[in-house]
Amino acid sequence: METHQERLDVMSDRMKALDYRMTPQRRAVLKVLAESREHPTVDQIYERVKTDFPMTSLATIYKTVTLLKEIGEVMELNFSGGRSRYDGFNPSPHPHLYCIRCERVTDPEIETFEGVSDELSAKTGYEIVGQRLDFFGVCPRCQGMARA
Amino acid sequence: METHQERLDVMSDRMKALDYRMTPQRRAVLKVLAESREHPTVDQIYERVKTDFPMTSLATIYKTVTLLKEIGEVMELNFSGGRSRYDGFNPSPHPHLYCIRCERVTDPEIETFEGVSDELSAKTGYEIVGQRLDFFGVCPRCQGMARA
DNA sequence: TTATCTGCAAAATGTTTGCATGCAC
DNA sequence: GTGCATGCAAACATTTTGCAGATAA
Repeated sequence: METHQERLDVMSDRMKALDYRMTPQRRAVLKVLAESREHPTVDQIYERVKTDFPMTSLATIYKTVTLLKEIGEVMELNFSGGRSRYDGFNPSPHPHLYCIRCERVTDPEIETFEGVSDELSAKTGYEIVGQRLDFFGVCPRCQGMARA
Repeated sequence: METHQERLDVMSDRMKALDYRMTPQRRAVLKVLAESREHPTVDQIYERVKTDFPMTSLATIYKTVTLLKEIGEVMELNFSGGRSRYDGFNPSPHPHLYCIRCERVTDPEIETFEGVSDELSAKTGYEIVGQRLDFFGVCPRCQGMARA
């Protein structure tokens, strides 16, 4: 498993290699994404970036995240409820565990289903490029609390 | 596997049992949902409902779909790109195959992973209530076409 | 120096809501 | 007859976009 610093360097190097400019704003967004394990929303990224770099605008967060998504350095997760979540620490497909009460997203430690993609490709003729396995439930913390 | 008519009856009976009123608009929405295998968007449901029942408003489609989702008779699928897809023919968890070019959604015939939920529950303490397994790829038809 | 990036504000998109009228029961 | 459902339009939330000025390389 990479450290946050290593992950930051990888993203940073990738952007430079593709001739994108490294601005303080982008640096701040990369840092938040590399350090976050909880799959933050754009708004949460914005709030954290502002503590380090208060001048940043929400539009820039959106533009940076969209760019990173396009070059495959960030994975976008769409759950019900409108706002997307982003994983910049581990942008490759892996299972997620979503709490339907507090909306926290965690990464459970179970194997993925690489073999299934091949089987599916052979059966359907699709060229499979990605997969998503998500589980929905109530986390231990929320089980101990009154229902909304 | 149920027929479309059986599925329509199940949804219809469920609504009546819960004391919801059966209006012509709702009947039309139920019909479209029960007959559709391609996981339509709200807009697509709206267009089809209008051919049978032109007076229906988009807001009513939203309200009906939201109601059906709440009582578990329709499953909502959030993919990247904003608009949600709905499965009223088979609202229980099952894998999906999403074409990233034409955005068509199909149901591949592979087994689900019921056992994994139990394992996950034991490991994490979550009370698992649902799961989603989606594959992303390019469908055979789109492979033969030029990239956008 | 110069093309790219930022920040602002406006626009676009998808969805929800308030309320007067209409209709299922 | 009563209360729930509809339809309209306005409100909302999130994300995207256009553009003038700023700045990384």
